[in-house]
Amino acid sequence: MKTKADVIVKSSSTEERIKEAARKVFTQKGYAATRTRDIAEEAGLNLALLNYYFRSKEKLYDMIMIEAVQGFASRVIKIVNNEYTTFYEKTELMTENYMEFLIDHPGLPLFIINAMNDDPKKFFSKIGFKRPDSNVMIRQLVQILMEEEKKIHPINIMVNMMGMIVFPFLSAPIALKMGNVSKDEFIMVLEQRKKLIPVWIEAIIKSS
Amino acid sequence: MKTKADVIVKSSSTEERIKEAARKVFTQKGYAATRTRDIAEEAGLNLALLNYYFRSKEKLYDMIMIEAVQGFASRVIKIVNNEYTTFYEKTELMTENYMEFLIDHPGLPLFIINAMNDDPKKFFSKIGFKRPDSNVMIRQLVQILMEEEKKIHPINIMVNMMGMIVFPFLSAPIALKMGNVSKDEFIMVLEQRKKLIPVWIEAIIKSS
DNA sequence: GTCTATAACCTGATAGAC
DNA sequence: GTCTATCAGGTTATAGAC
Repeated sequence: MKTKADVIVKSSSTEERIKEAARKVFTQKGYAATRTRDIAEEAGLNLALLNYYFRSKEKLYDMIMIEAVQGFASRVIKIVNNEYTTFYEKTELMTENYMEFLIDHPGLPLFIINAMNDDPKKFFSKIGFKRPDSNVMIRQLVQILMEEEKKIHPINIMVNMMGMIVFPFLSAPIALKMGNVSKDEFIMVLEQRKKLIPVWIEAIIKSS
Repeated sequence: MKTKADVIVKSSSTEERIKEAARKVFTQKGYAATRTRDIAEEAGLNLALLNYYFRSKEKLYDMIMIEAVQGFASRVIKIVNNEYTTFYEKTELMTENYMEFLIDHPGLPLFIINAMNDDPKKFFSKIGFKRPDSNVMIRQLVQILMEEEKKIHPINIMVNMMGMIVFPFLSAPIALKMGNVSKDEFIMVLEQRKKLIPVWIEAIIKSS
């Protein structure tokens, strides 16, 4: 029988310690700039163990990257394909959900964007992404745009929503510098965004 | 006396050919992943020449990076600090100016964002960025927010504007894939954005 | 499973001929 | 200025002892 203590021990097993260190270093420095030695050191282990568990730097990276994307995607899929919420309810759910998540993982957006842009074809194949014919959220958006006789391309709305959520985490250094704000103040700015993004999306649609 | 032909020859001198190749490769793969050999090959030259002209990989990178940022910044500074245009005129000028520029240089945003996030302190010191006490555009924005009694932080407006302009170029692969659009169609989507971003910014301010 | 030592390879930079 | 050849150092991955 497994006790709770066993589970905790298991969850910080050597394998998991390596993955955790890899997540940290890869996210911070990107694939090319991280050395396997950095990861081993960060995990408090020896370099050879890394290859014992994961065979190669690339395989370890792939695993980290795929899990990062799936952690991201799993959140969105449930919200996006729910038939019982409206489009605007979905913007609220996505904003709330992602902003919370990203405040805890501020390096993830750039990590994923780099992985994606580095080699889009490989990226989408690795994460097993299949273009959906359509999803509920986009169908609802198209419906709204049609009813309100807006000619704007739905992509432009979706890009705005994702950008509003994600872009602050990409531009934080310059925003902090230009706005002359502290990190604590920046968190408050983000909290303000969380409430406003759904309002903004609606205003954008109405004004288009 | 220098003829026009001389100038053209001069502008594709060995030094300039190396820089052009470096721009292309660094922008595409980032600092760590590019090998000096890649740049030499791209320039149709051999590796030793690269060190003859630029002494090291890092010095070459710094030069490319600084010029990229300055090409970006020089455009904005003139617009942002003009006392004779309104805030909303500035949003139009910036959108128009940047979108055109980025359609021709779609890889630049990610290149600069990576350089900045990699080591913000070093980045700002290299490009010689000094925090301005304030700039005309932000002063005008603060004025508008005050008059309309909006409590929103001006950074959130500025981040939205920059994000609306830049984010499509970071998320192009996923936008193309999810929206099931071709590259030509995506250009049209961007053209549509160009007209709408200033309208959206105004709508965002009014709704905040 | 974990370690040390080392193999095999790659990369930035330079020496030296032309 | 431009090239080929090469060095010196670093990196991934593995062999082999424990």
